[in-house]
Amino acid sequence: MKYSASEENYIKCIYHLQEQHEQVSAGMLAEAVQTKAASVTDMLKKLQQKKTVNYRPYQNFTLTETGNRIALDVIRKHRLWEFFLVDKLGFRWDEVHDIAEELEHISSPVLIQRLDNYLNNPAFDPHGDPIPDNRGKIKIIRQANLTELNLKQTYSVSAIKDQSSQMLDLLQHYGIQLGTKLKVQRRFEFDGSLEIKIDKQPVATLSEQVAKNIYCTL
Amino acid sequence: MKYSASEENYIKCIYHLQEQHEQVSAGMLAEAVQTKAASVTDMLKKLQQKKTVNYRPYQNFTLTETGNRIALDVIRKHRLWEFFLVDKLGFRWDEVHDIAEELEHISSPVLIQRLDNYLNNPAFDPHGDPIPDNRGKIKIIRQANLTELNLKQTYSVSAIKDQSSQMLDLLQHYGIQLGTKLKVQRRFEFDGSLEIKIDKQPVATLSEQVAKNIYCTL
DNA sequence: AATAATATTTAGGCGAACCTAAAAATAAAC
DNA sequence: GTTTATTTTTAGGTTCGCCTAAATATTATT
Repeated sequence: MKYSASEENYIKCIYHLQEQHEQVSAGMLAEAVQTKAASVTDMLKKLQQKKTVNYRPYQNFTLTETGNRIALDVIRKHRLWEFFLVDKLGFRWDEVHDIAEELEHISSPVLIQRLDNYLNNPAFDPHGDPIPDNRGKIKIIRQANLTELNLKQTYSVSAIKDQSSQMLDLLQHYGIQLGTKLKVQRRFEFDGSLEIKIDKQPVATLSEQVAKNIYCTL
Repeated sequence: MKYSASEENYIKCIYHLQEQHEQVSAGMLAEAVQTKAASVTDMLKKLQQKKTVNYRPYQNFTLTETGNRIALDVIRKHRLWEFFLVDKLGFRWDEVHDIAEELEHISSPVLIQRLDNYLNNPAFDPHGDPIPDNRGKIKIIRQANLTELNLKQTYSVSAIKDQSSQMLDLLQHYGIQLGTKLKVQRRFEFDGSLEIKIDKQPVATLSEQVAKNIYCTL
């Protein structure tokens, strides 16, 4: 079965919403795909006919197994292209999202397979998000938020949630990137800020707001 | 001004038709974009409003200066992606056209500029067609068809017109690719076939039909 | 449990890009 | 220079993805 770029987008967004919420509603999806609720209803009816979504009017909905597979395929393409853009073309991670958003809808399985090989089958994209393999399998790594780590133990940065240029800026200032080894020295109860030690660098303090966006492998 | 993928396609096709014919008609364009004449009329009116085409009802038409510029931009993207697919991902030239047809409509100037640099600013694509630079300038090489070359003089293959897999097959069999040095030993008047010598390989005979598709630098 | 607030769907419309069939203009043939 | 043949345009219709406004269902409040 063939899916338009627009359909793929809806499917991808439902997938991401399901990652974060128990229930997914039409309103949430409208917000996610930047459209109006009425348009979402139209699309849900279409996707239901294609059996990519389990949907009954006025109810919350879920992806079917095939819907899930399609979502993982789009996400795979998106993240492989992001990896390519950063690793081969030298983009910063905060520049690649919109371009990958277009590239992810190029419909050539053999292209993606070759791209994957060319990039040496990366398991994670430049933001630390896992790249599904060609069977839709995702490599899980146990990871925890900076705010939940044991004190005085060394961890490795594995993912960044906020991918804005402002965040990139801040991380660069502190010398933090994916793979950076760090240790939380102490946590201030007052504002939740953390004192961290990175490699041989001097001690730094991160606000809770920043810390909440950083994940480390366990 | 923004152009849809469909508009870009029409513009690109008009450009290519202008390369090969003095006059371009609606019927030719319909054939080229694989659509019906009525659709072409619709599009021509739209493109005229956008001032990318000089068009008067029932008359032949041409690209305006801006139309030309847009065509060169799309062609640049197409050929850079083809180069990428062959050079980096290892595709054969007869596999890349359809994929490049999709990739050429990705609308990020910075992406194309970086891709260009990554590929070392190639001046010709894998079929020997010139790649416009970011100002729309094309590197011209003087070239002639195999059937028109002086006898017993060595030339270098610079382009192949027919890009089918059958042609690729045949060329591979004869050991001919872009850059191959060859010499035409003699020409048979009867059927126009050519006896050619390639490097240290034994003499081969090419039909006129094949020879017509091979170009060499002068 | 009835009413008010919120979320979702229906109904009707719009623009893009295509289509077919009929009409009109141009080009060719006599 | 008519008439015929061909090409092109117009007219009207389709699908896709979106929209607004109105109707309806669900959920929350009292």
